[in-house]
Amino acid sequence: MHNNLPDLEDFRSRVYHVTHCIPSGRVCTYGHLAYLAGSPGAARAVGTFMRQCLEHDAQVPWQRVINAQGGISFKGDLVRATRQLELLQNEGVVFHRKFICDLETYEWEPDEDYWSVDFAEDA
DNA sequence: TTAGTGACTGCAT
DNA sequence: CATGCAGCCACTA
Repeated sequence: MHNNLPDLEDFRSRVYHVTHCIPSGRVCTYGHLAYLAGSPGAARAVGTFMRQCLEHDAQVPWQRVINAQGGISFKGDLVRATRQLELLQNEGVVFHRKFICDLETYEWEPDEDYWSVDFAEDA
């Protein structure tokens, strides 16, 4: 990655930064987040990092990160998934099917400010 | 350095 | 529509 933001040296810092850009009431998929963070294909790694954020009690809107099907992933932890569901519902996200929301409606896309930073140093 | 693991994904059954 | 599976990336032992 080539940009001048302060926290973007390693993968975790980049993901951490992008995650904070997701506004309340919106969501982002693991794959999309990995792409935005400059590591396309690292969807699984993003999930791993989100889990670590919870374990370390980091201040991150981890609940806004879901899978490419618009669903909440709850590998081995239905409790966490339920908490995630409630947090998102409190933000206004509607789940039409159990643990599934409409990505067309809620998926977040970064604005032009986000991209202008990356291009600033590249050019 | 190598091998194993996982909050993932997309395609094939 | 539900499973299965191989590919992928970052991390860890």
